[in-house]
Amino acid sequence: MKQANSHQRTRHAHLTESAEDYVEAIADVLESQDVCRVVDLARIFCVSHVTVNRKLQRLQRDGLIQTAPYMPVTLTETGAQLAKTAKQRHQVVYQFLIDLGVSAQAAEIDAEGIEHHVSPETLKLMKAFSAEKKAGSAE
Amino acid sequence: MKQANSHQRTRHAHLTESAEDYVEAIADVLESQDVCRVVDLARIFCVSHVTVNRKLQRLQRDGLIQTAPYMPVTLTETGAQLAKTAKQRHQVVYQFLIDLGVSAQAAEIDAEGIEHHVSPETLKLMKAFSAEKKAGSAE
DNA sequence: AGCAAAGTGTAGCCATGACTACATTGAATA
DNA sequence: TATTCAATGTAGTCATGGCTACACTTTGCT
Repeated sequence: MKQANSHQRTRHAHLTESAEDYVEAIADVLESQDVCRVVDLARIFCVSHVTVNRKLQRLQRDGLIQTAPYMPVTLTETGAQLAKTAKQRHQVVYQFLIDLGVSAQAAEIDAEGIEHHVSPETLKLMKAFSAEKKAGSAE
Repeated sequence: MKQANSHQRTRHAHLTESAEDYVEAIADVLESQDVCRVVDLARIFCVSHVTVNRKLQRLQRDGLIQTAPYMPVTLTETGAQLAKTAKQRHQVVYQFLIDLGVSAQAAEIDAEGIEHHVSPETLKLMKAFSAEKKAGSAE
């Protein structure tokens, strides 16, 4: 039977996942070009620049990014750290789905939704699964 | 690189998942007792009865449930159908996590968050994984 | 220099999800 | 029957995430 706790945790995951998605996207952009701008994020998330703008205000308020009017966006130490762990988690989930046999296209979409709901325990097992798969194919 | 599309789909999943969670919970309650009331749902989701109430109004508006002031909640045909598929999906994901080696406790929480983000393709592969596991253990 | 276009910012709107505080209904029991 | 208490409903507030419309900077180009 469903435990109350699971719903609370799922809700909490929803609160953090948006922030993770953003810092992850910002990190991505900063890897492929010198600066990250509002339009880049608006394009990535398929939302208006207004939505991005307001989200960035909250991220700055929460100490994850640094920006100023009409200036590019950069990650703070905290933000960069969060982006890093989020990205690693994303990569593990994605690779796991691939190793399970999921197509690259579906894996990308599913990983995006799933990554924020995976416990450390499950993540470890996903990693192990991929490692085993790799070892098996190398035989 | 992250595709715009994946974020859109994830957003869409968030819209539907809340409704699925509710009809699923209602179906659960109706299986264990004769009627489903607001307090039952409030307890399950760990939210105030007000939150439940407003959500139920929207579910009724969307044709998933049937209710009236001070009366219990029932599922419409559509709602019952949605609950059924959501529940099956939940079960598949949960069993898959168990077969992967995840503890029952973590599996319950993770399944709750993951189930709404699993594509039909991935779901099929999860089912296959569990089936294989079962066949293997029966040897 | 000056203008046009792209990028940002702000105002104000809507939906959802969550809450507290207060009002009302219904049912059980004294 | 009357009262009390649990269950519901309603009002009003806040945060988040979306949007359009409009204003203001930057920047590039003539």
